[in-house]
Amino acid sequence: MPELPEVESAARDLHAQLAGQRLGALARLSWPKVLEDGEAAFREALEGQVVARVGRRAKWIVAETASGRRWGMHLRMSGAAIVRPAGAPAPDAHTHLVWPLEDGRRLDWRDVRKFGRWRLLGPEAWAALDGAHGLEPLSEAFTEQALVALLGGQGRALKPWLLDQRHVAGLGNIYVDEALWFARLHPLRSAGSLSPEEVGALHAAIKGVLRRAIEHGGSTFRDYRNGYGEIGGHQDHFRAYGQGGKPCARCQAPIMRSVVGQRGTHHCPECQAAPRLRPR
DNA sequence: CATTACCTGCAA
DNA sequence: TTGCAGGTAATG
Repeated sequence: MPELPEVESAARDLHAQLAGQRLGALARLSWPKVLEDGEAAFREALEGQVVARVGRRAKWIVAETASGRRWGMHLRMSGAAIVRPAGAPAPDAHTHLVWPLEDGRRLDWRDVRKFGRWRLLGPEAWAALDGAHGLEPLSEAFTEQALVALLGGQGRALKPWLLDQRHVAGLGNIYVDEALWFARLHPLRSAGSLSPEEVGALHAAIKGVLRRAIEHGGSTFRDYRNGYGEIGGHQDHFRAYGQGGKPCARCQAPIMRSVVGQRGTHHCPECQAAPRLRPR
């Protein structure tokens, strides 16, 4: 799943379903690499503990027990954390973790591609994770001025700059393409070359597209599921991502697909003017 | 900055 | 059979 709106949706769903619930004994671990700190450490930290809250930092779901233990879950490309009701069908072959809950439900961790990870977050690990990520784009701290300051002097192309989690946390391939489309900025523009007006447009585009995507429960084009196992709805609102060859919603010119920084990239060649210098 | 690795499934 | 997919870390 992937990006901020999907992780935020999943975290909210997990909080609603898990807060106040006691975790039972880990009942299945079919891909041990999921647990970065090892099975024993996770059993010691979580078994028998009551979940106090579930939130998000960047693309990490961060949960905490009433006893003060914290852990993070990263879904990478295809992970999903889903609370199943009592009597739900048995977990399938892609479900690598099963935590029973005291009330008969269970928390499943499903991950087809097996890139997702769980990490215990003691004070040190939490500080490292937090420090490795930049501003939360939906926080008060992410102001237009903050974005101006971050972009200043940056020579990288806009798209790879925005994908770098140390600058702005939580954007990924979908929402960078979407935000650049709304801001009418070409993905290859130099990050430090934006006018104040363009930074303002980018700032508004990032906040706007993330907020709308969360309202729609995130995007699903393949694997993403929220905390109830349901798909998102924002994929029906894409303007650029995955729209190659289709008419631009603003000017009808065909959306162009290219590769920028090894990532499939989508933009409108009419609305999002190419940079003057150093194209391509 | 580019390439490779980590994994599996699916469409071309 | 090949290439590509929402992410990120590790290497040239």
